[in-house]
Amino acid sequence: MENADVVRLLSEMADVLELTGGNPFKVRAYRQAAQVIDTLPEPVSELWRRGRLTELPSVGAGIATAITEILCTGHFEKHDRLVRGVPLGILELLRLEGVGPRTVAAAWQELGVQDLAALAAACEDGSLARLPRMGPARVKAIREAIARYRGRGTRMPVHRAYFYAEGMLERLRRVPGVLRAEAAGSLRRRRETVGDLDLLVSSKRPEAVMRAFVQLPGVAHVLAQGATRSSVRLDAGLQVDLRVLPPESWGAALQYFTGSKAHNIGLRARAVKLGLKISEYGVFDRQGARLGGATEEEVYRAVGLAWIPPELREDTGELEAAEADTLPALVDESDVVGDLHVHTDASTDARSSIEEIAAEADRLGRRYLAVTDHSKSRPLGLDADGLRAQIEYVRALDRRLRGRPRLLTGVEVDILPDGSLDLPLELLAELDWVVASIHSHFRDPSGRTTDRLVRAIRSGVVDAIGHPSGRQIGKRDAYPFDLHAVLEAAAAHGVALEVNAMPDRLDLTDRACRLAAEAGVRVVIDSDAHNTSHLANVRYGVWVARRGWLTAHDVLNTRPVAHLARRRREAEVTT
DNA sequence: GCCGTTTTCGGCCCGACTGTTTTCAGTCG
Repeated sequence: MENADVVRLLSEMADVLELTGGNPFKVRAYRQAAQVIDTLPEPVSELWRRGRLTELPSVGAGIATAITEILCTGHFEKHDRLVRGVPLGILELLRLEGVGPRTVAAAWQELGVQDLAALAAACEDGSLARLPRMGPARVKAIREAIARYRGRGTRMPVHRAYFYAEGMLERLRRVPGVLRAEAAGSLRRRRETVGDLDLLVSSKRPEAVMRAFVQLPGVAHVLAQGATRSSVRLDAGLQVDLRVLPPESWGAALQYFTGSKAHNIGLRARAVKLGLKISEYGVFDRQGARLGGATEEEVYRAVGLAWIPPELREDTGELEAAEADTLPALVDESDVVGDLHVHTDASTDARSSIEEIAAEADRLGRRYLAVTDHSKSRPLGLDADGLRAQIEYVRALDRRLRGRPRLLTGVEVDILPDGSLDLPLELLAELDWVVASIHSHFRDPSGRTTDRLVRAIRSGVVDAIGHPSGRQIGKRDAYPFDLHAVLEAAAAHGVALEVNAMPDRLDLTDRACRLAAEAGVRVVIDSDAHNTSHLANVRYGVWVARRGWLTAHDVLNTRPVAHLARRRREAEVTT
């Protein structure tokens, strides 16, 4: 049983309870517990084994028992019993925009609607319109929600959402009367995918902002337009919500709309304990007197906390860390001074020459660069002779470049199915930097892939494991392997794990980063650039690392190049 | 179902917008 299975059963439990008129607080309890498990940086089975389940926030005796049952039997009897009483296709209706539990329950109980097709039919034949408080506008909205749901893609990758947001914000900042305009929500938290955009504008003239907003280029539909809040859907399918606030509420609103929901609930619970109320308009005492809210710092300070970086606001311990003043000093993009995984046109799938890559890296301020083309198992990858020739070439170019940037000889060597490496060990030992990666046999059983990675780590010639889980977002899941075993081996042998910053990889994940740091494993944030434009993607790797609580200390390529060489010599002495 | 400086009962974040009403229920974030 994976965490995702537990999450699914707990979430469905919440949905069914809600649909059948269960206690709304019980609904929320299941939902919160599901959220906690979903963002847990380790297998929930591990916590269960150690008897620590109830130490998780929102997990008490009841849900701990449920999780135990799920882990041991694969089922959750209470859930199964409830789900049996509900038509198979009905929970899906809750995913429809503008359709909640009350609407679904009414359509089901009054009209016998059991699935999406039946709801669509009820829109058409007029039966839905006979439900209480159901007029023509709502029927139309539901009909459109069904159409959108049927044609809906997945969440948008964060790098794409970032560019949509920046484009809109730039235009909104030019509207007369606008003081500030920023993105909040999951984009500001730098989640790897974004469901919708939350934009905030500080202005004393909201009408002008709203008029400009609904007319922005790319707006396909206006979903709602009010005095302080409007929603649109872009041609790209992305929903964008805009809130306009007076300057004195800016910090409170930014805090509120950045979320996450779980983080805000935790924060507000603290406020309630102190007799305070936090809303998007500010912090207020019992008498309703305003105590602050112009900045986020004021909001956190009001409940005795240090300001918390948005990337940490997932209610996974950041509130406690802020209280204890033990928040990590997160790694910043400017801390990263080298790139230790780039390809050149020596790899078949790369487009730029070593010279072009080096020039762009220099322009971006990178002080060193490891040239790591593919080894011979990849089509047109380097064999031993090809690599020897490239080593000479890179060394000669390095002398000419005089440190702008320093060039390191290297390779991205394939880890073969048996865990051996694709090039002779003595040749790999000559290189400045060796990335070892899996590019085949993704469907091997977990144990075999784990052994494969561990054997590569133990080879004595590998500096880093490239894109350790092999996932490609929206395309290919991670191959199954035991992350804990790999972390243990990496820590023991001083091998780094990569955060591959290609936007469709982001591998390690944020959670894995956090586990790596806890295991004492160093991380490298690499572009895996296949052309010059990819070099700047390091930014997205830094976002992941920040979400994984990493400091510059945890990230190897924040160090000067001399540190890497020294570290390698020390490793050679000890192995 | 969770939780506790209000601690084993009685609370549980809070406000905007829409569409439906003639004061508010439902949904959303």
